[in-house]
Amino acid sequence: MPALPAKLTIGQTAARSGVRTSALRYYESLGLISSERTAGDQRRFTRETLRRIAVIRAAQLLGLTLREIRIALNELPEARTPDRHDWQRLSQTWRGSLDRRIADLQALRDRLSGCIGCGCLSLESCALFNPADRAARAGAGAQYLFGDAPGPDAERALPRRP
Amino acid sequence: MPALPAKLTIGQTAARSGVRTSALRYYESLGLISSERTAGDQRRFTRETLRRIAVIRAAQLLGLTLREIRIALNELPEARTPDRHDWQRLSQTWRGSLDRRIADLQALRDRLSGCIGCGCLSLESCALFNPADRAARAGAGAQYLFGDAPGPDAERALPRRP
DNA sequence: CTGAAACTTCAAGTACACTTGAAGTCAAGC
DNA sequence: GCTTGACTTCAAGTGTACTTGAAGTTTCAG
Repeated sequence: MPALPAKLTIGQTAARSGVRTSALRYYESLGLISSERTAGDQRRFTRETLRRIAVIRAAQLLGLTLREIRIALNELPEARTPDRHDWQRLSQTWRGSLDRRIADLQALRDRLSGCIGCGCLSLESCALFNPADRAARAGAGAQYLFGDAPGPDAERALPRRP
Repeated sequence: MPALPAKLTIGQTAARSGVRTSALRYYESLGLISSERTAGDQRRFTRETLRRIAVIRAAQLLGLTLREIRIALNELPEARTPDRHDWQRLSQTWRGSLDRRIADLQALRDRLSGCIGCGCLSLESCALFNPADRAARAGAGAQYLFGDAPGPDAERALPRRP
């Protein structure tokens, strides 16, 4: 197995990132990654792209859409691959939403634990269904576990999962 | 505001659950909820359905697809609305995946924290990109943060997010 | 130089979770 | 009894994130 060349074909990039070539082309079409082209118009990615892809996958895991990720990456000066400083800022931001997401899931777990005890036979007495808990938010995805009750018989849009 | 009637129209159910009527019809078409019909063929939901809907939303929050949720609910004897015992089993199962999901996110957060210190300039030295961490799974969604490196230049399917 | 594997584009397809719209029917208050 | 808002079905549309397939081109090991 030879050392990694400076420029990677899309297939090599796919193999090393665990992301399919079709997904890489899709990411490029969305402006999440970029490539140089050979004389024969084939893509060549730099190793930096591997980091960028890993950042993208990590961000997806946090519940961000590709659009949101692109915006986050493009907010970096000159839309470059994050350097040490940028990456620190990015990881701190994402750590924040990660913390929030974890806290929300823990809250849900705790409510669920209460329900394991109570059996949840009563819609009114169970914490999981208690209106006081209805606005329990779910981190980056910005989901409501249970919507607020709006005016009678009115429909309300729920934020969608990405 | 009068007391809740025994049978709820789809609009009342939507208002009280925070789920749109179109979503409720969709859920019913998937067999997640059921209803009686009036002489004029309009749906009437029981209050139990409100609990069932809340269970569905909670399960979605855990990352389950509607298909998976339907299967979980249908595994209950006679596909009935969960009673105390069923609900305890269900919430314990889901608590398990919730625990796993939280643990995975915490692991990701810890790796991210390490990277905040290191600046992640080196793809090789950073824990986030270290092959040893590549199989870090992500709970119910069964996602890989970074895929294993397969044979050279081979493509590999990644599990998709729902 | 050649042949196979890897690459190219582009359009269309897939899966999920809904929403929207058209065209028509039902329920309830006045 | 009539009007109005809520309901009905069904087909088609939306948004996200890709994947697949066709038809053709490039790269590179031998």
